[in-house]
Amino acid sequence: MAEDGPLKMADVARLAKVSMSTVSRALADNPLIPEDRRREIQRIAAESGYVINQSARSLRMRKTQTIGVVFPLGHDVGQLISDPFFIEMFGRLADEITTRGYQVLLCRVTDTSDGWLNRIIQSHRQDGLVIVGQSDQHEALNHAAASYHPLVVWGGHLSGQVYCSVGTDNIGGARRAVDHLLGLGRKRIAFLGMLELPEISLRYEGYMRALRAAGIEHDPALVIPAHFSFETAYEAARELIESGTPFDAIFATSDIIALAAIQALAAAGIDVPGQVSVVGFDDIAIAAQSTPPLTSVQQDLAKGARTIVDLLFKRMAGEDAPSATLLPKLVVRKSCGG
Amino acid sequence: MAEDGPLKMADVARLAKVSMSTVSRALADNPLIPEDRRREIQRIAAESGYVINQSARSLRMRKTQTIGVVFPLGHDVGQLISDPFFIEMFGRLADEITTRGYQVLLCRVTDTSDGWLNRIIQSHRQDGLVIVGQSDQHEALNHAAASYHPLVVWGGHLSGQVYCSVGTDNIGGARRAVDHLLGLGRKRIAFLGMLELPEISLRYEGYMRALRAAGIEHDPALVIPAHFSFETAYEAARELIESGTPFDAIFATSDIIALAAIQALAAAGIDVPGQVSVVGFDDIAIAAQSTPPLTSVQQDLAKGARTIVDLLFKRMAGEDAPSATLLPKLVVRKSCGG
DNA sequence: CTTGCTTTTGCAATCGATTGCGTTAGCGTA
DNA sequence: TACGCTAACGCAATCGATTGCAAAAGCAAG
Repeated sequence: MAEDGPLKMADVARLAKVSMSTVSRALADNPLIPEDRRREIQRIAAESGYVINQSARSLRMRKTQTIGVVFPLGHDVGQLISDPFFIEMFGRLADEITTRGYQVLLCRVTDTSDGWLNRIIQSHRQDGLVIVGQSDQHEALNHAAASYHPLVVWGGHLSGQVYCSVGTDNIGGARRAVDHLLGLGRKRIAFLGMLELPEISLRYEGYMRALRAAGIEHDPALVIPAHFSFETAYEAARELIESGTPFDAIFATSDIIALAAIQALAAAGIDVPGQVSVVGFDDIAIAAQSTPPLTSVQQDLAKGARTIVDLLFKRMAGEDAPSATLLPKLVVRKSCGG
Repeated sequence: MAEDGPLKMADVARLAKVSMSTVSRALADNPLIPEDRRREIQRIAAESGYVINQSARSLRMRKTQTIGVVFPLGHDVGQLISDPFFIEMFGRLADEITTRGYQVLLCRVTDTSDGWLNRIIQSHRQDGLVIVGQSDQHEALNHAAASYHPLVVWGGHLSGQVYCSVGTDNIGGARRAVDHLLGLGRKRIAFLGMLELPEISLRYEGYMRALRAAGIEHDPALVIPAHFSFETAYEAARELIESGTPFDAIFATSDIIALAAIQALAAAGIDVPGQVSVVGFDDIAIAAQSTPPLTSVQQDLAKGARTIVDLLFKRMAGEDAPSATLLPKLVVRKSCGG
């Protein structure tokens, strides 16, 4: 019961007066050991407080019972995991993974120098990988996926993509949001986001399609680069306002950007949604609670996480699992006046 | 450059025409190997895509470069990590830990049967542990801390506590919140929370002290058990309302409970803060954005996380680090009319 | 008491690194 | 050439489990 020195399997073997082989098999519920003896050995192990050393087990079995969840933040130095979207996604992934009896190992990657993904894979710390967001690492992912199968990426579905991904239909989601703004009579719709990121560029594609379908001329001055942090997004919005370029709506590629924009508009005395309609993307928890409540393209993270983990476990079992796309839903609230 | 079969150190040794010992030392930047040879071997390793197998390394070194972050959820079956408070705390801890070059291993513990903590500790999967919330496991923590030092707990400071903890001054925080309500002229203040949890019972203590100091008779009918999930909290608030027990304020022991209460009040046609003032605890991100914005006792999670990790690393280095208490701050917003 | 078969058990190799200790290489000096 | 000393290097044990294979034990039939 009360034990101090951490026992090893050999100690349990001694206690049970059998060999280590037998203890190992008994603890693994191997039917090679007769039922009653198995129970007996398990009892002795439990009572002595013995716990299998996972380092040793992992080495020998080449399995860690651990899933790595990776956040490549190369594109945005200093971005913290504390970002609401990442955090929420992580929580849901963690729930799905732990429910299946695996541990979750978090990797925040800021150094995306050559071979970063390979370094994670070959470290053998995990049996499978979830990459949250493609960042600007499409090529690296494609390359890694060629030889490493238990890997699923959250992000957009890109052309020429080898790896398995799960993500929202970015084009469709953006299209729906912009269509909604157009339906409200808005004509000069600003786009806030970083086109370098694949997912964002897909949203840009949806934005453009909506404009084209409505026969509206596209004004490049309305496309503003905006990072994901509140502060930089606020700056971007402020510059747009001060530039004097007329606009009557904003399609922000994340809720954080949208909230920052709303704040910047308020600071400039511009009424939302009176003068400018704002739509965000993600529908994070705060979106519904902000003032005014934010219209946003909802990504169903719970379902997304479940899908990711389902596919990952399939791949870990050797099956081949295809990419999946989730249908986004436009949640209309006050911020666009609709 | 392009390698498929995962190489081992022995392969690198062959490539470099030296022994494994030398490779191992070179990769560890051991000065026993002359500088230029070290560089050479490192270059060969990098170019061949070699990565140290962490399982093997952990076994031999008895170190994993990993910190375990544990959420004991025994008290509230089914509670997910997706809970905003946990999630935010986790994000900040993750930032602090990864910044120090360690990995983060998440453990969600729902089975708090005898020895659960020991099972985690002895698994040797991590070099140190952060336990987020005492749940109802005060005894287990005390017992484990007696022999396992690299362990820090987020939670209240309890009497007879052996383990190292970091947490808000719960009594003081609650006291301040209730004092504020009293200052607004409120006299019948309901308390919503689970007294079984140590932190909550400390907040109850603060609540009682405030009432006593104001010379107000305590009515047990105003103390309502409420779990941390929105749904159950909503139910609890609804029952309070329907019970007919008169009250003019609510001190909720978490923001989620407070938000649920506000919603229940709204559903019953009771005006906040007109008829009932509401104060929450934690000041999670949503608090500032809700309608009406929530007055709340702010726990500085960023600082809390930093402190936890600081203390943990001290303890891992063998130093003895004492518990720490953070000073909470009452953030006054509209929900209490102040 | 053998023989033949099945059920249990244990030996010893293995997973892939790290490291104490002894050996070799290299160089300067007599 | 011989000797001494240091700087480099490698052998082999080790971390704590798992498992293929062979040996032992148990048992029934001849």
